[in-house]
Amino acid sequence: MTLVQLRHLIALAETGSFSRSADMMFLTQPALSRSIKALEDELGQPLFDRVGRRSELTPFGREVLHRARQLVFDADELAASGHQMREGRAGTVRIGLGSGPGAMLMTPLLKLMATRHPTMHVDLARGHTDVLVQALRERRLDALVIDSRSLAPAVDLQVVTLAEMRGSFLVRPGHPLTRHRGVLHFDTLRQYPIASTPLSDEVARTLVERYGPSAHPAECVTLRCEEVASLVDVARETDTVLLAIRGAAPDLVELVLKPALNAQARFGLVTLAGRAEAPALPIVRRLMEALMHD
Amino acid sequence: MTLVQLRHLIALAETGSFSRSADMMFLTQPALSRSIKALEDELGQPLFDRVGRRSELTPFGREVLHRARQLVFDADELAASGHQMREGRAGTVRIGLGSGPGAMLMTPLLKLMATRHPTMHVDLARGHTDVLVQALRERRLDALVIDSRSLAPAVDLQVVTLAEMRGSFLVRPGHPLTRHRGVLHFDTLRQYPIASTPLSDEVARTLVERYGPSAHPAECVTLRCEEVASLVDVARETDTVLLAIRGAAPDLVELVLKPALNAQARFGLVTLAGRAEAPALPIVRRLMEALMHD
DNA sequence: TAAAAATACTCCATAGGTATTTTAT
DNA sequence: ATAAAATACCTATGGAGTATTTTTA
Repeated sequence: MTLVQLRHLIALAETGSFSRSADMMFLTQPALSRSIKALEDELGQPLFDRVGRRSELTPFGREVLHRARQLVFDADELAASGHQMREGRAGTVRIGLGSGPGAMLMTPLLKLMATRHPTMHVDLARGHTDVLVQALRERRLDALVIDSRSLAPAVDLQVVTLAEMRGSFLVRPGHPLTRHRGVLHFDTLRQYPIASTPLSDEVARTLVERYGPSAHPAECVTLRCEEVASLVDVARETDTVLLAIRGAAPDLVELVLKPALNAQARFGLVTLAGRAEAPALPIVRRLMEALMHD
Repeated sequence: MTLVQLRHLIALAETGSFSRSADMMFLTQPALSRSIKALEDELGQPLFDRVGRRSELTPFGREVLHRARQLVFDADELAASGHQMREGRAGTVRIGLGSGPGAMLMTPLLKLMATRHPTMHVDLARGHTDVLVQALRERRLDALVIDSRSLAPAVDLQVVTLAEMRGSFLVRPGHPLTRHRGVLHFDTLRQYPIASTPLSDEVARTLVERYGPSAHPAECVTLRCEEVASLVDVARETDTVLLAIRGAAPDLVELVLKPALNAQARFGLVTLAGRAEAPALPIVRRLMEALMHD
């Protein structure tokens, strides 16, 4: 049994005439005749009653036709799925987000996928780098977006930097610290609540280097939450100081400290080296880049 | 894209090795290699990562594999459906029952199909001969079971007699009429309620011929109901006389009238001449014959 | 008698086999 | 160095075309 034979069956059922169906399928009448006969032989029963010059489906033919239509439709869908997936109209992408990128990207990415690619399936997982890397290696994820400095280099991992994100202290416009005269030190900040998402060891180290042991996030951060959007809201409506990536809250004001924070997050897209990437990954990559350059 | 190619994909996904899958499919390794490559070319993306001597599915391959499995499974089901239908394990039969056969056969046939062929679909329609014949001609039914004497002969209809059923007057054992002395006349019967299913004109004519105008069913039948089973129950538990086919109620007693009723129903299976019959029809025919010879 | 389907035959495209090269461990 | 996959080349089966016969309306 061949998909081609099933297509022939469908064509013949539609016209009821071997000659006309053959024309329609760009085939000669004898070829179609033999194709149908072969199918009937294989299925063990006639599909058509040759009643005079017309051919009509037998009851058996009716039942087979129905299933043949479904089968051929599914096959065509499958044949087209390659293009559809590349165009973001079908298929699944499974992305792991590190805590930093997760805080910043999860919600906006979901929103963007929902509006731009409503028919695509997106699986987002959030977790620590090592857990995500393991999932990637076991092919349970297609790609990761993590702070690439939290990643131990490995030959089987391919990392492409998506964006360098500058970390900074942000406050609402009109915040008392924006009116601060002279040099602004870290200790002055600590008079206010400090909010941040969970921070990487890398960032913690930078903070301690710049501002001393009391600047360790475990010590100085008073409001910690995985949802950066919530923290931004809090900073907008209270005197909280938000330690976050600059781009996460464009309407907040950046504080200039002495010494400068000068901390960076390097968001990278991690895939398995030497493996074909998921068809829809270029689309997701483009969306991520667009999100981070705002 | 070919069903064969999809089978190759499935095999390769299972072993992860071209050579071993090729063996499994009774194919040489180069043949499998080319088959997979052709499929990848058509779908526009690699299905497998050739990582050293192992081949692992790409994310795209995973998605295609899933749909390929479904497709191949459906195709195999379809290829097997011919046998399954002939064996009464799948498919649909659509039978029209005339009022006589309907009264006698509908429930027992459904019961028998439910127990003997639980996976088959059965559509039973009940109606008058002309309506059923029209449905048969329009291929909305596969066959009819009707009293063949109610059918005007036609070249496009093929009638096979299933059974000759003797009509008779039946009463419960111990009924007063069973103790009747001497010759039993129809008028004597009329002292009791007379029950029957709706009767054909043919039978009505016979009754009038034998017993006079007052024996016309419209006149003499006091309890009329399409369900013969209900009427049998009534006759069992009351003094009602049941006019029905002898075989419909083996535990009732047949009354011997003068003159004898001598009415027959000729139950026939009607199909369209020159058309292939439904694959499961032989099964249904056999069940019907079994039912009627009890 | 004319139109449509089936049959007989011929041919060729392609799936598959054999031999060999390339690649990766 | 070895085992596996890819490539090159060849073969053959089966699907398709042409010519013809059969069927039926």
